[in-house]
Amino acid sequence: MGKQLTEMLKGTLEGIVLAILAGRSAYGYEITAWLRDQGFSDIAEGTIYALLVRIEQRGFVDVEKVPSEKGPPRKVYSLNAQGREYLQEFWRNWAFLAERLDHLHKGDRST
Amino acid sequence: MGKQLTEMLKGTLEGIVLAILAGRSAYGYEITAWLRDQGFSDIAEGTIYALLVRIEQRGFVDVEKVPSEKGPPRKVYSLNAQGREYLQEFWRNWAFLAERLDHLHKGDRST
DNA sequence: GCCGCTATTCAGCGTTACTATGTACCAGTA
DNA sequence: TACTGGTACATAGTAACGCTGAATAGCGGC
Repeated sequence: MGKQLTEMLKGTLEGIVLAILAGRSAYGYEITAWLRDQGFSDIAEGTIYALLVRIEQRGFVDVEKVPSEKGPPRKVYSLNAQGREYLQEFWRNWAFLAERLDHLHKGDRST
Repeated sequence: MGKQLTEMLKGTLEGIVLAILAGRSAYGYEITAWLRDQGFSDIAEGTIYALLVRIEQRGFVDVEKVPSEKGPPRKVYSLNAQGREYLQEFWRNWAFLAERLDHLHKGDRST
């Protein structure tokens, strides 16, 4: 559902995940569950795992394998210094975009 | 510049253009210039034209060819009823996303 | 043994924005 | 006439991202 939202998520989903990891370390399955909880009901699991691989390869996160009592070992991700820097850039871009959109929305008589 | 912002624009740029057209009719060249004015300094012209073709094919806009005194004829786009509906859906999705991001940003100690 | 939950991975696809280039119309000027 | 520059639109090829769908694997309980 929501092809519009899917397209909007491009670029921002990465920021969302980094923001989550800025608060605390987490692993893929956990992040997916949390997102669903927050209303992102149809974010595919595969999407999150692919995203995590990406940010790991770019060096934004540190990874630790932790055994789980209920299944295969978890890959726990935590944001490092480089990731924090990148996240701040994300917030700057987001603020810029949100401000423009806000102006446009206010000036839109059709609402 | 700004690969991050480029990715973020996916999905939102369409909404931005529709929002502009909700205020008044406009043509491609004009929209591009306006966006550059608003700080979207590196949005390519080709991007806007491709986007306009897309929303025309989806039936969100009506098109009128208007002769120009300074060059080839302009294609003036105006938002129709279907486009207005789609724009409202866009605003709903945007509001949802913006609210989640806002929460995340506030809870982010690294800022 | 089999089902269900936890947990990760991957190939293939569609959509979007960018790059780069080309076309065309007109005015001014040398 | 030829050239330049601003206006205006179009398009082929590329990269990035999220989704679909399926596979793999560990563990507990019926």
